[in-house]
Amino acid sequence: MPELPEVETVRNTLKNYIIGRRIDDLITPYPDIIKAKLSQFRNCILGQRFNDILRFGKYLIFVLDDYSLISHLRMEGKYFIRSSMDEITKHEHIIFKLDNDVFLSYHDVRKFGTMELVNIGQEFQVKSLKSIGKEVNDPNLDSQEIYKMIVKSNRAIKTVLLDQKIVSGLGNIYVDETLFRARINPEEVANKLNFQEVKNILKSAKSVIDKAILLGGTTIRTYQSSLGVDGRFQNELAVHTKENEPCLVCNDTIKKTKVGGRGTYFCPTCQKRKII
DNA sequence: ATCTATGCCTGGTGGC
DNA sequence: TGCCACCAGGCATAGA
Repeated sequence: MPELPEVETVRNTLKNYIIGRRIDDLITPYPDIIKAKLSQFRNCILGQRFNDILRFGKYLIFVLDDYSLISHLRMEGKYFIRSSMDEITKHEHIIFKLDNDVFLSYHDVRKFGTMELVNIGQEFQVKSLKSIGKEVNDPNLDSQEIYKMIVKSNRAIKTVLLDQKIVSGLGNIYVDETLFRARINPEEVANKLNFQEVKNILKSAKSVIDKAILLGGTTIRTYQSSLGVDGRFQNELAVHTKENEPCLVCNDTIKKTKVGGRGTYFCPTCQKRKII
């Protein structure tokens, strides 16, 4: 599941291939990815150039001449650069033909990903980005401000950290890793945390995310290394996917549970619940 | 206002 | 081997 570091890696990789290129054609084997009428989307996008790629949280923003294409990869979305489209494989849904006869192809096994076109400058008017929180690795993140939001909640801290309205960029993998490093139990009720603990969580989150970006993200479900998602952070994982393995810190056995419906890995010794 | 449940999807897995 | 129920999960939306 692409989280902030994976999306950042995709952004950096794609930049080398598509910046300055014009979209000459659009092939849409599965147009439902696009959150608008296909004919309108097509009319708008043909002839536009890719001028930049931005990212906010887990959202990719392709900056065109007159529009921004907002793309979310959700669970399994991937972009490939292809030199020919003689065969369109099963999970390729949206394909942009560029003016150098190269193709930018969006691939998504579960079809959860979305694409949305907005007028340039209107990116933060769309609902999903309108209410999104600051990025978790933003050096100017105000921990007081986040603390105020967190302690208003009765939800589990893990659930709160996955809520992109509080902070953006964390997904299931990096939340588990963050809470392990901060020594906080994922089921801890958010309003039981004190400021220092919240500060520690944010500090851990930033260091986890920064390191993951440096290593090109995490590759867990590998088919083959697809463009931009063959990271190396999986070697740094301390708890996520480590059920029944010894904790690197205390040697206790890593447990797997469910928190807010999500598979959750933690060390019962390092991440004890606070006494209520 | 907050929070929870459901739907969107397909491939992989485990039971029979 | 084949069939099938079930699970994984980010986010929008409906409902409590």
